[in-house]
Amino acid sequence: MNSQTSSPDMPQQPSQRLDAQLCFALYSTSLAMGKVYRKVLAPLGLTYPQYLVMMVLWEQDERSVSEIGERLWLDSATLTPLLKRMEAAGLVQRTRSAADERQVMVTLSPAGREMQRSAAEIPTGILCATGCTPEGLKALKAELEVLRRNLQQAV
Amino acid sequence: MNSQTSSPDMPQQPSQRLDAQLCFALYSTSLAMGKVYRKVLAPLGLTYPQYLVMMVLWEQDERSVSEIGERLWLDSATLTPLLKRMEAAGLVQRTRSAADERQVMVTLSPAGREMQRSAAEIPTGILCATGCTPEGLKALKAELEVLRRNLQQAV
DNA sequence: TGATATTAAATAGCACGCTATATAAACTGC
DNA sequence: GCAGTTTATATAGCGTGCTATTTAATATCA
Repeated sequence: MNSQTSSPDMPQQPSQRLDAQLCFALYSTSLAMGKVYRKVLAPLGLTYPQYLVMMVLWEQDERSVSEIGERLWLDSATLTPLLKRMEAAGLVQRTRSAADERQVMVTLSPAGREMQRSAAEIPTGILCATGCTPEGLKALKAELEVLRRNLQQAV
Repeated sequence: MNSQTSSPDMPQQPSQRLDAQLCFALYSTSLAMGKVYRKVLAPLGLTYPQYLVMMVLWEQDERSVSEIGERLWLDSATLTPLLKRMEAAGLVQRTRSAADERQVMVTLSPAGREMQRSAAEIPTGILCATGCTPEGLKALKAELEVLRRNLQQAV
């Protein structure tokens, strides 16, 4: 290990440190955010991915699984069981589309629509936990979106 | 829904949009990063969390489970099965500490130590996928670390 | 029109990260 | 010295996100 630091490979070490730390920062911050969301969303009985689905449907009700997936960058392997649990919890309904029977349409139940009201405080709680200003968050968001696009183009 | 946008609650809507998008940016970027790592680490047969453990051990061999956990913000519920799989793969060894038998010490196997060599190219591949400059990454990392600290203090 | 290719969702299997709990060892205070 | 408390790790159970594969429906092409 010490021989590594003094080897001709040393120029790579800073890159190794920096890179590892950046990715780790992303990973660990994401986990930390998840922890906050679990606490804040517990009263609603929602997990964060479920909350995302609800937001997509509140924005526009009745979407196919793949439409939801496109908005959230998730595929049906993740969404199908997730949506099934939400249906079991009485938040949504899943029905085969008559126009194209390969599609399953997801619609909000009355309880799911009503939940938007009690979910109104969620963003404030989260914003509070970030300890950031709206401007700071906006800038960070933009940077993350650039990074995400680059990463998605790399695979 | 339309009644919502024109309601007195409208001041909250921008916050709801911004907040949701920031957290979602973090979440989706983290997923995208994970996908890149899966591809880059596949030749080594490592998952990203396993790679993190290896980096911690390459930095300093022989650590207890909780030491590793402190470095990675992970607890034993996650680490124990993960380390068991790594032991089964011949990368590490796990032994009860004689000094304190509650502790399990994790040490690199010869193969685990040797793997550091072939892992040397990983950071370069990742850096390439981010499409960012080292300076840009450094700034983003710092911002994420501030956010992470704030989030961790909020729960 | 029928065969083939493509698509949407579901399922199988795995790894991970979390909360809750259990077990054994170490620590503390009387 | 002993009972009670705390600590380190392991286990149980759940939800999620991934790759790979399957099933049924739709689209395409000759």
